[in-house]
Amino acid sequence: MPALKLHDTLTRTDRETTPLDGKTLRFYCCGPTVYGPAHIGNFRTFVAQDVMRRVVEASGTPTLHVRNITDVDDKTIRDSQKAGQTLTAFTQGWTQKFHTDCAALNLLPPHIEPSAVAHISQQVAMIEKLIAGGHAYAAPDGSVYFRVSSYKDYGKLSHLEDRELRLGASEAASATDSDEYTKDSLTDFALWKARKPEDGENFWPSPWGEGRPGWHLECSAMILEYLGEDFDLHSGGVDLIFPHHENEIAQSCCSTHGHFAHHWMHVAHLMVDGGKMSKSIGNLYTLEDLAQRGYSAMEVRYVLISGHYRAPLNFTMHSLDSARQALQKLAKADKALATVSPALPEAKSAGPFQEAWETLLNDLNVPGATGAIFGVLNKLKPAALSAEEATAARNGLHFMLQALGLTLPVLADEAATDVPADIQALAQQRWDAKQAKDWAAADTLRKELEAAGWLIKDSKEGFTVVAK
RNA sequence: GGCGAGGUAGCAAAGUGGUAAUGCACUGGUCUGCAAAACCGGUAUGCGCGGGUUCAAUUCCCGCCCUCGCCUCCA
Repeated sequence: MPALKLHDTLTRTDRETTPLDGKTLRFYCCGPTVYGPAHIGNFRTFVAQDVMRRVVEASGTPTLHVRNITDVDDKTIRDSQKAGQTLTAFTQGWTQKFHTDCAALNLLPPHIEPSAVAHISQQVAMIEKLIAGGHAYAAPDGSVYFRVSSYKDYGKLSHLEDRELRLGASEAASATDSDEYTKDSLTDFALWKARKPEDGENFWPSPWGEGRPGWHLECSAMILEYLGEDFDLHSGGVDLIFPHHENEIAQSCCSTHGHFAHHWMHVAHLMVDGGKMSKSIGNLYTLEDLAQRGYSAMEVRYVLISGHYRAPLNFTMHSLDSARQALQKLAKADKALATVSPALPEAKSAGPFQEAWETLLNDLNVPGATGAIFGVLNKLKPAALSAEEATAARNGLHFMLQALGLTLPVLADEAATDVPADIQALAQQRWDAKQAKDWAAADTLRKELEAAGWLIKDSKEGFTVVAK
C-alpha cells in the first residue's frame, strides 16, 4: 500500500512518511501539561495525531508512538499548591482524567508515555553535554541557559532567523523583568531553573544547584531516551513551532550528532464561535462540559476531524448537531449493509471506498475522505447488492471508520431501551384511536408522548416507541 | 513590524485550468388519515475585492481588503 503523504512544516512540502528504519514509523507528540482538564482545542491536536497514526498503521506500517506528560512547570507547581496537594498527587489525578478523556475520544494510547519528572537525570545529562559543547552556560543564580547564538540554524523551523533584530514590544518589556537579567541574550532560554521559594518542595539536585528543568528540555531528553538522535516525525499544535520546537531542535542537535525529527507535523488551532478560545470569554469547553449538554465524545471527535488539520476549525454547538446526524447516517448505512452481510466486518481494505482512502493518504484530508464516503454510500443500494458486494462494502466502510477512529452510535430503534409501562400504554391507546380513525385523539396522544420524549413510528402492522 | 494559516451556498467544509464533493439545515415528491422513518429529487451562473496571463480561472501571477494564530506560557 502507498504511504501517507504528509505536509512537513520544515520544508513546507508534502512528503511521504516512510520509516527511517524501513519498518516502524517512530514519532513523538508533545503531550499535555496536567494541571486541569484538557479542553477540546487540546484534543483537536491529539485527535489529528491519532488519525495520522491510524492511517499509517492502516497502510501497513507499524508505529512507535511516544507522547509525554508535562508534570512539572510553573502551572503544575502553582496549582498543586493551591489545591494543597503534592505535585505528584496533583498531576497524577489530572493525568488519569486525561486518559479517561482520551479513551472516550477513541484515541489509541501511545506506546510510551514518559513523564518529565521521571526523567530529570536524562535532562541534567543533556545540559552537561550542552555546557561542555559551549552551547549553554550557568548563570550566577544557578540557572542554566541555552546560548542561541551558538546554533546557526536556530529559527529554521519557524523562519524567525532575524528575530533578535525585531524584538516585539512584549519581549522588550520583559527585558527589564528581574527574572531575566542573568541571561547573556534576550533570546537565550532556560534549560535549568534555579530553585525559588515559591517552588516549595519541588526541586531536584544538579551540578548547578537545586532547581528544576526548563520546559523545552524535557521533550528533547525523552526523545533521545526513547527514539534516539534521529526519528521519523514530531508533532504538536502550531503554537509550539516557536519557541518550543525551535528550542528542542537546538538542544538536541547541539547535544547529539543526529538530525532530530525528519518530519514536522503541526495542527492548526480550534476556534470557538469564530474566535480564540479563552477562559475569560468562557468558551473553553471540556468533554465534560459538552457531555452535560448531551453530546458524546464521539460526536466531539467527529467535529474535531471535520476540518482539515492544517486549517483553523470553527467549533459551534450546531457543528455537534451536524456531527450527530452524520454519525447516525453512517450507522444507518452500516445497518442496511449488515442486513445483506451480517458477518462481523473485517476492515482490511477500502473496497469501494478506495477514493476516500486515497484522499486520506493525501495529507490526511479527512473532510475530503468523509465526503467521498458519503458519496459512495448515497449511490449504494444495499438491497440490490450480492452478499459478496455487500461484504466488500461493509468491510471497506469499517476500514475507513477505523482509519478515522470513528465508532458508530447505537441506533435508537436498536437500543432496546425499556419503554416505561405508562408510555407503552399511552402509545397503545393512540394506536387504538388510530385504528378507530379518531385522528384528533391519536394526534393528541402522539403529542403527549413527544413531550415526554418518545417518538412513534407506525407501520402497517403496528407501531414502535423510540426514545427521542 | 516579522512569520504563518485562512476567506467557497443559511451553517460547516472539500476540490479543480474547462463552469463547484460532502454533512447539517431548508425544501419538492413517494409513502402515511396527517406525521415520523425510509426512499427519490431540489437548493452557490457562484468560490473576499481589483487587475493580469489563458481559447478558458474559483483554481496560476500581481496588488489590495478582511479574519485568525505565532513572535511571552499556550494544542
